[in-house]
Amino acid sequence: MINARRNSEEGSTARSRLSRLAPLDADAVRLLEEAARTSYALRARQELLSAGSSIEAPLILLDGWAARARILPDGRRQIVSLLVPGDVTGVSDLPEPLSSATIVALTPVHVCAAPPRGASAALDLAYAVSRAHDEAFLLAQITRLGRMNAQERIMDLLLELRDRLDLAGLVRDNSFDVPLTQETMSDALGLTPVHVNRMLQAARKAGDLVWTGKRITLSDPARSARELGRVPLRVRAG
Amino acid sequence: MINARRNSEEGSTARSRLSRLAPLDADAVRLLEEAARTSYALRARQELLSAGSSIEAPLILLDGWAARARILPDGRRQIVSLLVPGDVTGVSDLPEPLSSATIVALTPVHVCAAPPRGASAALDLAYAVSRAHDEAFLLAQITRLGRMNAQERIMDLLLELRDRLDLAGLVRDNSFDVPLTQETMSDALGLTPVHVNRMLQAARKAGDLVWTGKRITLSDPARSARELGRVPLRVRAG
DNA sequence: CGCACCTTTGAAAGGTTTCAACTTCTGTGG
DNA sequence: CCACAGAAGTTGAAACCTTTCAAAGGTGCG
Repeated sequence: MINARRNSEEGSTARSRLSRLAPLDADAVRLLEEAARTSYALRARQELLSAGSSIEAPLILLDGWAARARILPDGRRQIVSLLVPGDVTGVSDLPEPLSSATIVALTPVHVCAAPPRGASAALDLAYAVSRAHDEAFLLAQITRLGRMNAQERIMDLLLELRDRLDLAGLVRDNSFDVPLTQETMSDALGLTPVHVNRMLQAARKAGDLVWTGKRITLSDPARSARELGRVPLRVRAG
Repeated sequence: MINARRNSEEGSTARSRLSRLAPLDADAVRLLEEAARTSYALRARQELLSAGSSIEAPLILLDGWAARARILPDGRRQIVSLLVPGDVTGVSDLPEPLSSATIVALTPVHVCAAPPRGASAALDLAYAVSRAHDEAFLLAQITRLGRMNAQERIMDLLLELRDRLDLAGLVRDNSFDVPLTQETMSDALGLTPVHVNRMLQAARKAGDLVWTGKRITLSDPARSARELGRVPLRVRAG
């Protein structure tokens, strides 16, 4: 289940994304490369971390997608946030923190333990920005679920993913890979898979997006963003 | 608008709550008392902090209720979280952090700047636990909005508030003050005020709760919690 | 080629919203 | 202490969005 890997390509997405959150010095890059050297692989549907279990160390998702989810006793599932390549999760100021949600791989993934805090000031700043982003994404998710209809939820989530993937350097010409099934999307959006399917068709017919295979192309993200009242994410002054 | 106050009673709720998150030593208590001495009052509907503005210092809500909210361009409002007496908000590891939501007083409130981090190890631990709680509440809010129906949302929120108020020593015999209008609840629950009203009546008829004036009494919180699959909040091991 | 998984479709039921009016509270001023 | 105004709570009927259930197409991979 845990396969140590030696692929130096692995960490590049994480480095790319983190360096856009805060400038990384040579020291930070070295720490990241070292961490990536002991990455391991998980298959889709495997759990990276289960709710209530203790968080040994922050994780970096080097490759692939994952989801933080909560399950209700009757089986209903809510994805509270999606993790895309380069994301860091599990950073806490608490000694012996416990996970408040289950993290499950949505695709085959490669993960590694993140360098601990305190080892690099540049990295610590990147972690702080990353955490602030994560909180902003949670607030955005709440607003989506509470006050948007199905069409708005879908487009708003895709725009968020676009922005996030852009930070990792994974967007080209408004198109990007989204390896989510409609069922997974429905768990993230608080909808049924059937309804996601119908609204996605409506969005395609309206010319808002093209979705072929795993790749999405947004026709006019700027316009869509304006219509939804999305504003650029800023978490610190200056 | 800002009235310095000299009421030594003020900080007691905050002390009480924080000390249940982590044991406070004499030093921490002194810092809290000092901070509470320069509290100020705001009327209901006034903003404590507006979205996008910079967070000068963490805030302690000494008294009264507030809400963190996001407003959509067409006026729809989503309350992302409620702040109850004793809550701390705005703790960040970021230099010059910006607020990602507007904080508005729901009742007349007294707030003060929290002692800065680094001044007391005990207090820092309390802040860390408080932050972990806040994150768990956001996840709970997401699950409520995404996967619960109106009745479940209402009861689940009330149970969460009960637990939180309990930490501040504000629950007696399963009853506690909830100074929320049905409209405010609807903004927190992603529903219309009309529907909140109807579902509240249903809950009363079903004997699940009594709500007179501003005071709520839950008939059988343990049973309700079980039915909703709520589990005790734990954010750290040991 | 066949099984598993994902997407698509239809029709009916259901939960929630909308709109508009009415009633009950609560606090303030006469 | 009562009258009044504004805020909050309540009610009804119809429209609307989303879900449910069930089944039929696609697609990819061993």
